Parts: sequence; structure tokens; C-alpha cells
Amino acid sequence: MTDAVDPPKARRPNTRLEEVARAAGVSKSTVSRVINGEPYVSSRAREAVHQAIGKLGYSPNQAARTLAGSRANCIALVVSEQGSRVLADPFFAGVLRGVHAELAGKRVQLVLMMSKEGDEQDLVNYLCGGHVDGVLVISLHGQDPLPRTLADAGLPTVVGGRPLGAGGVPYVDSDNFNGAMEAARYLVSRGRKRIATIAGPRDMAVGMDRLSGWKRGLSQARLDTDLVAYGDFTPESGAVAMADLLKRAPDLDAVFVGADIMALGALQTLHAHGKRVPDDVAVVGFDDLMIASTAVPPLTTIRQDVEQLGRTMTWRLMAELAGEENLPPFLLLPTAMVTRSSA
Amino acid sequence: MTDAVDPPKARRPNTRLEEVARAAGVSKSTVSRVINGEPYVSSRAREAVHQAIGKLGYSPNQAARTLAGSRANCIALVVSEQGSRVLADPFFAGVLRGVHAELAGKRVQLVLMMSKEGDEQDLVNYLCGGHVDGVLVISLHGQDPLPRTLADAGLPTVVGGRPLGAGGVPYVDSDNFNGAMEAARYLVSRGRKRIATIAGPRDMAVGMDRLSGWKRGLSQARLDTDLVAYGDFTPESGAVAMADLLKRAPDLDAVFVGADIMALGALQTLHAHGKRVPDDVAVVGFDDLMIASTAVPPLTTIRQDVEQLGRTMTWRLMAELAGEENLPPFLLLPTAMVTRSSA
DNA sequence: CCAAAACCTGGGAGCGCTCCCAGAACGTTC
DNA sequence: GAACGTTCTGGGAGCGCTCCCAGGTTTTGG
Repeated sequence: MTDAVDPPKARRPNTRLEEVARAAGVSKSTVSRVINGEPYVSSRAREAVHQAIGKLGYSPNQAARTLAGSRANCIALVVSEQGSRVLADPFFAGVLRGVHAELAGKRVQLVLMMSKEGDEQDLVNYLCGGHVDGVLVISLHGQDPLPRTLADAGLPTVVGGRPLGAGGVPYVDSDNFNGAMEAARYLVSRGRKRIATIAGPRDMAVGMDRLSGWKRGLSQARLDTDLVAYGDFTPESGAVAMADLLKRAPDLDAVFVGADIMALGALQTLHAHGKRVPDDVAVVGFDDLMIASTAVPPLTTIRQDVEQLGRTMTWRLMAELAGEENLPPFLLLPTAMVTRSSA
Repeated sequence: MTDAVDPPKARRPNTRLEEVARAAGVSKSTVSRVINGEPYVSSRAREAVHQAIGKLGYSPNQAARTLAGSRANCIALVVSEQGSRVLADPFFAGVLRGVHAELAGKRVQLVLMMSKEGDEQDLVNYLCGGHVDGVLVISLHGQDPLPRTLADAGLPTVVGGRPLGAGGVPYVDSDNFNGAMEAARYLVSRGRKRIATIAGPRDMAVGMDRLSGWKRGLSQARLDTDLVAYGDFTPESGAVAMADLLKRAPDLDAVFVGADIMALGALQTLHAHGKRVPDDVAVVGFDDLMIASTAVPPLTTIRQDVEQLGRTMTWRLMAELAGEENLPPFLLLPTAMVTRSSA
């Protein structure tokens, strides 16, 4: 009965569509049409609405739009767990940058999710629950069934990096095969005869594709392709692999390392064994990370444009969401050789 | 009248709360209570609901929850644009990792946003529009008013890295001052007499705090603090700054570089000038990036735990959202010296 | 000049949930 | 056993939007 003091609930919901409508002297429907860029709105009404929106600082309530409409205006970027490692990866950062760049200006939010090893079910439930319009998946290890599952559920999905276990799901990848082949050919063209490689893990397409490209490059020149060692995309594994190769073939005069990060380790081992780079052993990496240019000696490498990868994935997904048809099932991005001092 | 064939609308909305209720033989309200972990639900009902949820693979519609309730169950991570650069930064990746780790298990989504230089208004409208419960802001340059604006609008906000222009907004940062001081003291303790520094840009707190710490460390030992050069957190700027210092003081025997990334450039310059590290010039960096350990020689540096930074920011924000009171206005995370070969 | 088509507009039903309210079922106490 | 708590339950009013429908206004065309 007395003036009950409002509890500190605060934060009144913001301007609503209806207020904009009133301010502009039109109906809710018309405001909605203007916001969604529909036709059949007189320019007079459109103008009035825009003014009202500007004056009131109106921002539509996404939750309500999602609930009422059929679109969530939101896509997910799913990173497979081990993610603690993945997020540290410049690859991930590059992709993220590209995704963001491509999304700029479009009224689409990006939510980041990590697929936990065990309870993928939770993730799948969430994603398929209509909370997002589409999914970008990156960093698959092995035969991750996630993309297949999502695609089967009818959720538009694009994978970054050729997925091993998800035939038919659209993907975008760098042209690892041709990039690696170019590296091999380059080494051949420089007169190298005994060319080794340090490949990525066997359960990742990126590792296998680069290995295949290297093999093809060498066999075209009728060179032996027996000098293969494997690493796991860490400097340490690169160092170990290099030592192994050196033991198996002390006379090797070049090595193509399937990732700059491993090349760093290889460089250290080479140095420790008293091999001069590139005089005794030429080294070519892959990726063109920033560390490639600051390595000693600066690393000759194959550049892949990861930002472009992110952009392209996003473009492909958005195109599908927009209902475009006959989209390519996969896209391969060109790589480029960057010549520095190591080869 | 005849069987009108459904247009290919597809993707029927998923299971709804009501179906769960029916399956469990209870009311919508009860299901809602179970989902939200409210008390006053008999264990029998709770059990039945859990079973029904499991069987139907139900996942609540976030949009509806947000709309009906007062929480969005969603926080934003805002990265200030120039973002193209920021996202490539291991700092960002580390923070992101920490944020994600801290969020794991909590039913809170993370949306990523970039503040564009010009139209911050858009961002502010969106964030204050009730779409998110709180905001994490990182990578502020200069006197960015964004955190102040958000905080003033009543939106819980936590800044990563001491903000220069946002007094009063809670923040979490590494203890840059003490870390830098420790670096300086270490160099002193190793008998170095002519100690320089390469600092970050003057408009970033992280640069200034490390510079201050270095100064304090030297002046406590009654050493001159005149050898200061500035860089901008790139290897190139580090190289230039180092050359400058060498010209001003050819006799310098140590340099504290306010970021590993700049130390890389400094190392190159030192090498080019025929200075041996650490024999002629000792080098200490800051950050302990991965490149610190693979540098030649491996870099002695001050480690900051950026993942912990992300975790702490998130914890602080979530605590505030949970209504905790008397939370600390800022938190400083300890750094640790990592001794390698460069000093 | 009138019918049909093309434009523009407002009203209102619901999207799936939360949260408030009223009330049922079960003690517990005097 | 009447009066009160305490625990549990269901009903139903919205949250702010989109989208469908019905109706009004203009243009077109024969």
C-alpha cells in the first residue's frame, strides 16, 4: 500500500519494435519489413522507420527473432577438443580471422564451441536443436564422425581441411598435394638428389596429402621416396624425426618438412649434427607461419592462406544457407612457394 | 482438400518441453523446474523427467529461454579491431583457451565479436540489447571508451589487460610491473651494468607497466635508466629498436625486451652486429611464447599465463553474474621467470 | 471504364520457454 | 482437529518478434 520500493531489478529491456513503430507512425509489421529488407514498403515509411531506429538506438531482440522466425542468425564454429592445443594453433587463429572477416556486415553471430571427446551427444543435440543455422567444423583428427552426423541431421555443415571420415560433407582445404609436389620439384630443380620428408600423423589428411604430393614430385624425377619419417606437428617430433632420417641416410641433402613447426625442430637437429643449411641439407617447410621468416636460417616454405580458408568456408556455408544450388562439394585453395634461405 | 504435399520446409523443430512433460507424465512447469535445477521437485518427478529427456534427446530452445527468462545464457568476447592482427596473436588464443576452459560445463555460450573502429555504436547497441549477460573485452589500445560505455549501461564487463581509459571497470592482468622488475633484478644479479630496455608502445598499459617495472628494478640497484627504446610488438620494431640502442650505447651488456616477439628481432640485430648472446649482451624477454624456446639462443623470459588470464576473467564475470558481492575490482596474476640461455 | 494485377499496410496468432499464482498434498503443532 | 507451515504441482500470461492473412490503395491493360 505504501510505496513499495522496486527491488534492484534494473536493466529494463531495451526499446522494442513496437516503440519504433509508434515513433515512426507505422505498424509493427512495417517496421519488421524494413528491418528485414523486404520489398513492398513505401520509401516514405522506410525512411521514417530508419529515422526512428536511429533516434531510439533500437537493436532487435535476437532471441525473439530466432524464436518467431525460422533462422537463428547464428552459425557455430566447432573445434575438436584437444582444443586446448588447437586454439593455440596459428591455423585456428587464421581461420577464425577469415570467418570473422567474411561475416563482417552480415547480421550473423559466431558462436564458438568445442567438441569434447566423450559427450559429443550434447554438442549434437545443441547444434541440431535449431540454435544455429549452420556449422563450420575444423581440426578433425582421424575419422571424426561429427560432420557426417550433423550433415545427416540436415544441418548445413562445412569442414575445414579434408575430413577423413566424412565422405560427402562439403569441405574447403588448401591444396596440400600440389603444394608439397611443388616443394619436391623445387628441391629437385636445385640439384638435390637424396630428398627426405617429415610427414604429419597418418590419421590426418593434411599429413597424408602433403606426403603424397612429395612422393609424386620425387617419382616424377625418378628419385627414391623411401626416406619418410613421421612427426605430430610439434617441434620436438620434428627434431626426433630429423635425427632418425640422418641416421638412416647420412648422405641426405634435402628434406621437405610437412609443417613449419616441425621444421623448426628439424633445423635444430641439423644444427646439432653440424649440417649447414642449406649448403649441406636444404630444408623446405609448409604453412609459412610467422616463425618461418624468423627461423635461422629463414625458412623456405609453402604458404597456405589460412585466412582465405576461413573466408571460403564461411562463404560456402552462407551460400548454402542462402539457398544457392549446385555449390561445389569441395574447394581447394592454391598454395604459393616462398623462397627464403633454407633451400 | 487433396493431400497438399508439404513444401520442402524440412527440419521440423525438435522435441519441445511439452512433449517431455507428456512423456514424463508431469506438467511443463515441473520439467522446467528440473531443467533449471530448482528445489521443490519430488525425486520421483525429477527422475521421470531425466529419463524422458534422455530418451527424446531433448535440448531446450535457447531462444525461448532467453526471451522468456531474463538471462541470455551467453557472454560475449569482444576483441578490438585491428583484430585481424589480434586474432593472430598467441595472446588472444591463450585467453580464448582459458575462457573456454572456464566455461566448460556451464551452460553458457560464447559469442565472439569485433569492435570496428568507426561504428562502435552498433556493437554497443547489440551488447546492451540484452543479447548477452556480460562481456569480456580484450586488447584495448589507448583510451578505448568501450568498457566504460558498457559498464555504464549496467552490463557486467571485465577487461583483460589493464585498461588505460576505463577507470573503475574491473580488469584482470598479468603482474607486468613485478615481472619486469624481476627481469631487471636478475640481470643486475648477473653482474650486468649497462642495461637497456625495449618497451612496448606508450599508449598500451602493458608496455608502460613493464617499462616501469624495469625502471624500478634498475634504480633500486642505482643503475641508469636512460637506455629506453620503443617498439610496437613486432619483430621488425624490435630489430630497429635494438639497432638504435646499440648506436646510443655500444657498451650495453644487457637488454630487457618487453615482449618475446620483439626480442626475436633484437636477437637478429645483435647477431648482425657480431654481438654474442649472452656473452656480450644478455637478453631477457617477456611472455614466454613458444618461439621463446625455439629461438637461437633459447630465450630467457618472464612467463605470463595467458590461459589463466582468460580463466580468471571469466571467473570474475561469472561470479558477478551469479550475484556475488564485494568482488575485487582488479586481479593481478603472478608471472614467473624462465631461465634459458640468452641471459 | 472496369477488372485484374501489383503494391502497400495493419492485425493478430503463435514460436517454446519462464515465472507467477493458486492450490493440492503432506506434515506439525497447539 | 483446526490452524498453520512446508513441499510439491499445474495452469496460464506473457517475453518480442515473424509471418500469414485480409484488406486498402494504386497501377495496368484490354
